[in-house]
Amino acid sequence: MLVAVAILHADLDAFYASVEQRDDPALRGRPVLVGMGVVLAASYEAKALGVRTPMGLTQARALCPRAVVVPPRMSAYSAASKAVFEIFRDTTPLVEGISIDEAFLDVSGLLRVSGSPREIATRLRAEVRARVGLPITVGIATTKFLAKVASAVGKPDGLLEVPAGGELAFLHPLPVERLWGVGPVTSAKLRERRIETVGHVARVGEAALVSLLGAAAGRHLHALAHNRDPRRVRVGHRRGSIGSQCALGRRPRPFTEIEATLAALVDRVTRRMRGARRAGRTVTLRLRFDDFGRATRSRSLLKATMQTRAILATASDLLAEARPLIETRGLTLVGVAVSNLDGDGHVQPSLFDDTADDGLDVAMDAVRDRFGSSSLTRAASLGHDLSPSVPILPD
DNA sequence: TCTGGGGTCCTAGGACCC
DNA sequence: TCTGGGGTCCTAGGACCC
Repeated sequence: MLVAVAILHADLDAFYASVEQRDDPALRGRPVLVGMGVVLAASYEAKALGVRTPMGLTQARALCPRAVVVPPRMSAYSAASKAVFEIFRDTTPLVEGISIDEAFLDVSGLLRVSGSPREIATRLRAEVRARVGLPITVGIATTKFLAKVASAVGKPDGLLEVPAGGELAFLHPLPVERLWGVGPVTSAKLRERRIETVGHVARVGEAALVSLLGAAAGRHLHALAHNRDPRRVRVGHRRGSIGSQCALGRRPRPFTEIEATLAALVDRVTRRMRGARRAGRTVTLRLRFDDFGRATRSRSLLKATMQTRAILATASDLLAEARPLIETRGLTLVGVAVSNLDGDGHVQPSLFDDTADDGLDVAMDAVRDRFGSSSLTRAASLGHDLSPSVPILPD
């Protein structure tokens, strides 16, 4: 007999805000905003008043003046996430993490051992509530995409199962924005042509969608609208890039300060690479300007590396080449990412040569060499960070 | 709606190879 | 000297996701 596919999408509700409400009873039942500068998470009490992420805190406060604003506590969220993922993996070994607060679970074929998907999901939600103290919504369906839609519709603190056979009846009345891959641009293109629901997308021919949106996006949307999603739950998927960035604000910065910031970012990235034992070949410099325009500059090395020195040298070259651009357009964000990461995580010993003494010290030496010690304060302040770099995907 | 930090995937042109 | 078709890699940009 064929085993029916059953996929759960489990998604913690207003994750950061819920952790804050869990840890401080005074916040329960009140609008809570987590963030500094922009809203990273809003409790449902705040969402009810129209707060969205990422929204400026000033604007969010205007919407709900009674809101409590708390700075993010990444280590608390990371610990909560780990505890919840343990419960996921107690439920089934087939867990695919998507981000710090959501995952797919394949529970096909667990009927005799663990009960129906609905029974499994009910138990999972109760466990997360009891062991970690957080609300979580679970969607159940026969495909990943539909399970994700179900959890979104079922929020907050809900459980929604799309019955086998009832998929299209559930899907087709929903607005196009529910389709995974429809953001502001695609939404506008579709609505311009009066394509407003998933059902409408399903009725438009694939060829028309391809000519409107491009080959991949057109085919992708056409398939999803018919609930065709053959993607399996993938275990042990590893990330493809490791990066870090830093918003600079609108105040003009001397070029040396930008160079120092870049050095600190490279240090942060290469330390994470060494922690994950992953070497990479392609260095990408990411820039954002006063007008919110963006640019990237990248360069591939001959060999993968995780050495601060090598990556910093490349990143600094890219920055120097972009200097005219930066000085005419005004820089508001600088970031660096390393991709083309080596595949198996088994790094050749020769690539490790620098692990013993590398890291912040080397980066700081480089900053001192290049820019003088006055740059150190700002660069060092990036060292102990707020970085929400909580790897859910194994590095 | 005046925007944080972490990512993914796709497109497209050019260089280069057979 | 001109011409194919097929493939890979590199780089830059864009859209999207949480």
